[in-house]
Amino acid sequence: MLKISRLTDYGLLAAVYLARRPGAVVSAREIAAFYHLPVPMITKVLKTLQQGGLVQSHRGVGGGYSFDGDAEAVTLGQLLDVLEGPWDLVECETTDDSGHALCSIRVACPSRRFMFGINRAIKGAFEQVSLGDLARGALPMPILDKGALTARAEIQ
Amino acid sequence: MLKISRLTDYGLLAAVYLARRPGAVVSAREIAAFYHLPVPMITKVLKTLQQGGLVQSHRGVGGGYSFDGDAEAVTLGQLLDVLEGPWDLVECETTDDSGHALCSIRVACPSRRFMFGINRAIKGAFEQVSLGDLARGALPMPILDKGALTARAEIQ
DNA sequence: ATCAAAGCGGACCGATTTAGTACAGTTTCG
DNA sequence: CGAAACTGTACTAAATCGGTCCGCTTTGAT
Repeated sequence: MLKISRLTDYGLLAAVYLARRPGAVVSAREIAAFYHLPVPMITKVLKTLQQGGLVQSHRGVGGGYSFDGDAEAVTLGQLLDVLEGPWDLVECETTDDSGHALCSIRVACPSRRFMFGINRAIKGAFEQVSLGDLARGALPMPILDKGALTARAEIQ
Repeated sequence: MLKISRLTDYGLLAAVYLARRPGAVVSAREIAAFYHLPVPMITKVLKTLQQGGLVQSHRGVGGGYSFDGDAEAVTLGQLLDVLEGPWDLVECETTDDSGHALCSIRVACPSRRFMFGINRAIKGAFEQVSLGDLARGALPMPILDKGALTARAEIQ
């Protein structure tokens, strides 16, 4: 399926919640309660976000998480990278531990060409939406214009 | 993960193979052999494509599958719809059998707004690539222009 | 008429991923 | 000291995915 995991979705919600109150220290409980989601789930994604350097954690009583950075400087692409890890639409290019390609057909594969183009387009779309956009709710809706870019058709 | 299933990828490969030889009846074995993929996998996706009306099947000796339509009229979006079934980046909007929303927070959910915008953008991208593009290998690489379309930010 | 090639419709299984839970730490404030 | 809160890890149950296998039907050739 072409969808993000629920955990990643939770992570985006948590990030938006924090970004809407910049600098404020908010407990995982509060966020979980707001979205009616199980607390352990929220703590899990907040930890991930913290490890990715996107939010800050504050331990001890009265602790929690906070977003101290610039919401405009954080992109949806960064969030997804941290939450989902590296991903690709197809795995043609991925290699195993020995550096050997997992896909046996490689050069003959017509899928590589265009799938990685689409891949890149989608990642580009994610890079153009900032956390600030998400927090504001009104997002600049990216569209894809086919005609305009036939120029960059020759990727790799 | 944000990726298409391998089966779907096989389906695209098969469709491209057929589209490159319009009208020709090709056996699943031939396609499987060409891509070095297991025959049952290819037959499975070809069946799916046939049920979706995207390719035609020919039974009996000398039978196989063929693509008889106009490759320019078939979009990548259609292919993915048939191969992956209906999909959405997030499942906020999906309802159960009784029409009740699966997502408990719904209106309060900040995710809906932008995720469905992204969703739509990606689907739009898929609609702008035709099977003919795929078959030719040279694809018009769609990009996403943020600035140009703030106008349609207010979706639903 | 018979046989073999080929598609059709399932069922099935093992491996992986996902969603969610649990629990034993550790830090910090009052 | 004790409670609130994050940290880290482990675990299970369910769903999905990739792949295989079977018996059936259609059809062309001998």
